[in-house]
Amino acid sequence: MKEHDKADKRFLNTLARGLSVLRAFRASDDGLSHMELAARTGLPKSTLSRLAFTLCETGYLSHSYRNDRYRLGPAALALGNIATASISFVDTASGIMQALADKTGTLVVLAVRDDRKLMLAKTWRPVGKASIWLEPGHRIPVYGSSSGQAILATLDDDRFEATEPDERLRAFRQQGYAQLIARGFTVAPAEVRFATTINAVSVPFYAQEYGEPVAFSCGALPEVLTDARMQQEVGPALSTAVRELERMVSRGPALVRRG
Amino acid sequence: MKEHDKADKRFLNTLARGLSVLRAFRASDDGLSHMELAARTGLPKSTLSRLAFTLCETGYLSHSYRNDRYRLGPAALALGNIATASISFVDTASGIMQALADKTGTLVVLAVRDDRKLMLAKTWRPVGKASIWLEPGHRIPVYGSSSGQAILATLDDDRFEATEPDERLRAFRQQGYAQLIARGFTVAPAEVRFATTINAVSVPFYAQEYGEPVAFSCGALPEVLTDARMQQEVGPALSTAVRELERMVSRGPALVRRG
DNA sequence: AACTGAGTTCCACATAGTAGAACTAACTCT
DNA sequence: AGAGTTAGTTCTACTATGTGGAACTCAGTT
Repeated sequence: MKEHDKADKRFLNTLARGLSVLRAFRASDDGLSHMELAARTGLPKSTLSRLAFTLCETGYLSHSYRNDRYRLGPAALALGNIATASISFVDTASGIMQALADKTGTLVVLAVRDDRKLMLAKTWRPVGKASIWLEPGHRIPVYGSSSGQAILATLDDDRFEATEPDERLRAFRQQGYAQLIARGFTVAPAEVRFATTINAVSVPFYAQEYGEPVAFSCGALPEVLTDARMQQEVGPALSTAVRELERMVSRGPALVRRG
Repeated sequence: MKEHDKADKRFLNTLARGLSVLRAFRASDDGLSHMELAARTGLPKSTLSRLAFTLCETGYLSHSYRNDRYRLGPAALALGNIATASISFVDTASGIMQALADKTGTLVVLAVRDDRKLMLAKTWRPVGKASIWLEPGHRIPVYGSSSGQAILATLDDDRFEATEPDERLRAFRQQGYAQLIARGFTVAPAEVRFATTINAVSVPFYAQEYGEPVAFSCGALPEVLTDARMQQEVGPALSTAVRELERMVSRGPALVRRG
């Protein structure tokens, strides 16, 4: 039998499984063995063998022949560069966000809506300091994250309704909207935060290519990033950074786009 | 019947086809329609429909709902970032190579061996000037490219033999070796250059994670990058840049690694 | 030499993926 | 408006494709 992640006849299992192998890699991994991959993906080893073979053939995975570990291959690298290049603002944002990370000592992340969750598409770490909690590729919930709140608040009504929101989510969105108007950034209220070990502040950005908003966020441990700092220092700095980005790509703020 | 790209029983067609859809994207594309994708990949549209659906579901593709074009999705972005982060030298190289591109007015590329060809895993363009000929993801032949020559010259004998080289390739490699010893960079001899419209100079770099060398190259149109400039200015500058990179990641030069 | 553990190949089976055709929907052109 | 065109999705019948368990190989260990 199959684990029907998606019981849609259009859904191709083999492809999805292959992609799940790629997704098993984390930035901090120093290669993964066959077994580790099998464990992470939950796939039987024979199946994994064939998937890995194909991924290697196509350059998405590579086998450093000495040690028997797999790593992401040149095709994965190239794919990411192509994706970066074709999403115009990412390159521009890099300089700004890296500077912000350094200045504030927080981790800056770019969050994009992806199938009811948010995916951290890219992260910028302050150089020197280690704050390794969130990696690119990680998915966080929309509800309870400041990024989610920023994105929801600027998402147009049609798209928002398409997510079949419950009342809780509507209130969350509404509150984000109020925050953006009042201060230009969002901070998820402590009582709903999805992770109590992370404090974060977010600002939305309208991503032309996706036709919808994404969010930039600054996050750190609560002791590093206190509520006061979020409100008084980091939130305004992030807001300035995003406005700078908007200026550089000559595009208006996300907030006014909301229909 | 099938077009057996790889007539190996371990090769999974569906997965490879899905990946070929991702590979159809170029950095310069502003989204691709269903039809364009079908044309580029050569797949029947019904098949493509299912592949695209699955890729969207998994976040590797996104549909900006307004216009009906596909683009690479957040998962592709994230995958690239993970790949970048786990290949330690890429991030470090970025600063150095961007500066080099700006200084020399050439396109700097990172070429990685990938199944008998070289894949351009990343490129750095000089800001301002347009030199749009080679994009990340593009594949160039090993024979007749300066990158290929640099990589072959520093590739260990076992791996080299594993490519089942002909005499022509052996000579090409040997000549690259001689160039590296003499000057520290390679320039493919004019008579074998795979593209007459491109002049390029390359320096190898030992990529720890791949356990084999990759190459950094500077390329431009012959009128911009004359042979004289390659020899006297750009070659030495590239060589210096790579040595700087080696210093920063504290690793010896690729040449001495060749067994 | 027996044991272990990682990884690959084999194999019989059924289901997942295929391609063409039919269908739908959105645009043009008279 | 209605006929024609083009893009994209869904249907359908067929079988080649992918499946997972078991058998196998190959290195290290003790």
